[in-house]
Amino acid sequence: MELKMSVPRPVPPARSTYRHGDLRRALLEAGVELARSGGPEAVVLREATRRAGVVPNAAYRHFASRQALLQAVRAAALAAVATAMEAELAAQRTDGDPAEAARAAVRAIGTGYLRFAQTETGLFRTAFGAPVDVEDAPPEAKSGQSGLNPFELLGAALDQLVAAGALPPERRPGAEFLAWSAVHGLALLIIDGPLRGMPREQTDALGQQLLDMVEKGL
Amino acid sequence: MELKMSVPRPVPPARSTYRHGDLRRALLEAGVELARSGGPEAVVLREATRRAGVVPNAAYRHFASRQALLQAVRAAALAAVATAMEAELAAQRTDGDPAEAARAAVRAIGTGYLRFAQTETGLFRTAFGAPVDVEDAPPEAKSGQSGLNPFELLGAALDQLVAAGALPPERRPGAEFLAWSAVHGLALLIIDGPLRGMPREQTDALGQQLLDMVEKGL
DNA sequence: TGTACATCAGTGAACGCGCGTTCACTGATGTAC
DNA sequence: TGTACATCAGTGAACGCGCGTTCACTGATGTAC
Repeated sequence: MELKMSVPRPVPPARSTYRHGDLRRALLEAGVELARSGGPEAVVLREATRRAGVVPNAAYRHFASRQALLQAVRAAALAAVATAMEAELAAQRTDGDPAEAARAAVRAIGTGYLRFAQTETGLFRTAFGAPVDVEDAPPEAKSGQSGLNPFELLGAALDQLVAAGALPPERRPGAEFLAWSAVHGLALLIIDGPLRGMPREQTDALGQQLLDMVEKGL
Repeated sequence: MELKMSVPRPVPPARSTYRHGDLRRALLEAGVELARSGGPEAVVLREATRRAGVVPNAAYRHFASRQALLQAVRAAALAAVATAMEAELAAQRTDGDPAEAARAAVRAIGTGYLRFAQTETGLFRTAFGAPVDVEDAPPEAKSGQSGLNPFELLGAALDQLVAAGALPPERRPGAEFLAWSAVHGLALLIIDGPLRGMPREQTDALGQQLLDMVEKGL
């Protein structure tokens, strides 16, 4: 009962040269596009080569295996999350009170994370989803313009909180795991879990409630 | 570079009768076993029939499709989570103070959830993992001896908290989503995420910290 | 500036894989008379 | 109590699928002399 939808495929670029020019990049971009619309399982090597207008095995000049391509896509997805967080952070107005500013920063981090999960679900699942293979290491992706990954961005915001005196230093260790847990969990309940399909305003409200809880609870 | 490990297969039961007797149950149990050791993707119809000592298409007498089998396995996994929570709940001593008892109940729920995630990772991922197909409905699984699913168990504990005066009633709505988010997120960071491989005492400590945060933050 | 040659990006053809699923069947069971 | 027959659980054989990956190749590039 599997519907076979014949999506109109992007016409392969009809290369005139024998060499592609920048195949590695093209494959990576195709991979990211696949991940964007279908999550990590959708990153299919053959499809990436099709989109790049190249024969399947050509990929092996640039990636050792499908896993290697997926790894690169994962890193890119992680960078995208970081960028989204930084954007949210930048949108924050830093008025006077440093404690207030620090709290706002933490909230921005969380909000950016949740927003990304909802608007770029495929990439989000690619960045943070279960590793397909047990033995694939997490991608070492410094990312975003700050060069920090999402986890480090959160850490920085929490440090800011401590510096502003809004979080007792003895509560700092491990705090990123607690905050991350809460936000990550909500993101998954929304995109994959029982909250799927809940209207955006409601999930946003829930997100704010959650951030309240974290703020108070830390 | 894929290792092909030849796991010693459980010898099929060598049926003497033509009829199997209880194939549906056998397939379900095989499916659960597969999920236990490999998560939802490991629930492979052909493998289940192999283990039941039956030809592949025999499965179709009892399940309309692989999806249907997986759905049944999911329901069983959900029931197992509920049972684990109830066990943790039962282990709690109910001394005098009802507020204290209610708090202990909530913690027990959370602890049971986290413990299950760590000891039965495959089943946990099957119960709560991303749906393979967009259109598969969540399994309607009343479960455990109480007949409540994990979500309902949490709800009941929170109600108890309100009844004991330990949680203002106006904070009650949506509280299960917040608490669940936190615990669910931590579970995933531990089993799939950056906390993978962290020693058990540390994850347990983190779990308790997290429950502190939830308790205070709600 | 011109030619020889090493380099290596992309081609063409083919594999084996295990999966879910369909078809037409056969054998055992239990029910109606 | 005995027989005919409908029911339906399990069999046997086969499909098409798209995937990742390997092999031996060919064509364009750029570098050394």
